[in-house]
Amino acid sequence: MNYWLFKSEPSTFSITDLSNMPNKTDHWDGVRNYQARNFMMKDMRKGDLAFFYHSNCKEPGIVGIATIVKEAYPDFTAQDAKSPYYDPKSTAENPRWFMVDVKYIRELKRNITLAELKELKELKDFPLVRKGNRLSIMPVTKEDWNFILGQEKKT
DNA sequence: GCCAACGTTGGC
DNA sequence: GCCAACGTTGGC
Repeated sequence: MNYWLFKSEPSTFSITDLSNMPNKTDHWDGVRNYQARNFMMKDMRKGDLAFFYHSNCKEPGIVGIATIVKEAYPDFTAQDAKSPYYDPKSTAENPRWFMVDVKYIRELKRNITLAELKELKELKDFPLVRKGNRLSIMPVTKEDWNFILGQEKKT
C-alpha cells in the first residue's frame, strides 16, 4: 500500500466539500501535470491513503485523510469544451489525462500547517516543503506518513 | 497583489 | 534538440 498527498485549493474544493459529496466520494479531476498523472497511473492503488492538503489559502496545510476507491481512468473533463480543464489533445480514443476516485475518511483534529512542516528537520526531504515544488499529487513515504500523523496530537 | 519557481510551447 | 517566451502555481 502506498501513501500520497493531494493538493487542493479550498476555495475550489475543500475537505469539507469532499465530506459532503454523496457517499463522501468524488473523482479527482483536473490533474494536468505529467508527473502527477504518472504517479496516479503507475503506483496509485485502491485502498491507498492520502493526505488532503489545502493550498493557496490563508493557512496552507494538511487538513484530512482520504482513500483511493477507484484507480486511474480517463478524466472526462479533458473532453468537455466547457470545462476549465478542457484539453483538445486528449480524446476519447487516446486520452491524455486521468483521474482517480477518492473517498473522505476523516479530518485531522487540527491543521498541520506548511509552516510547521517546514520546521521539522525529519521532513527536510519531503517534496512538499522543498522550495518551488508545484506537484499537485506526490508520494509520501510510510515513515513520513506516520511521522506527520504523529504531529496531530501535538499543539 | 507580488513574484520566484517551474512546466510547456513553439520557432529555429 | 535548444532555449526564450509564456502561463501557471502557490507561498507570502
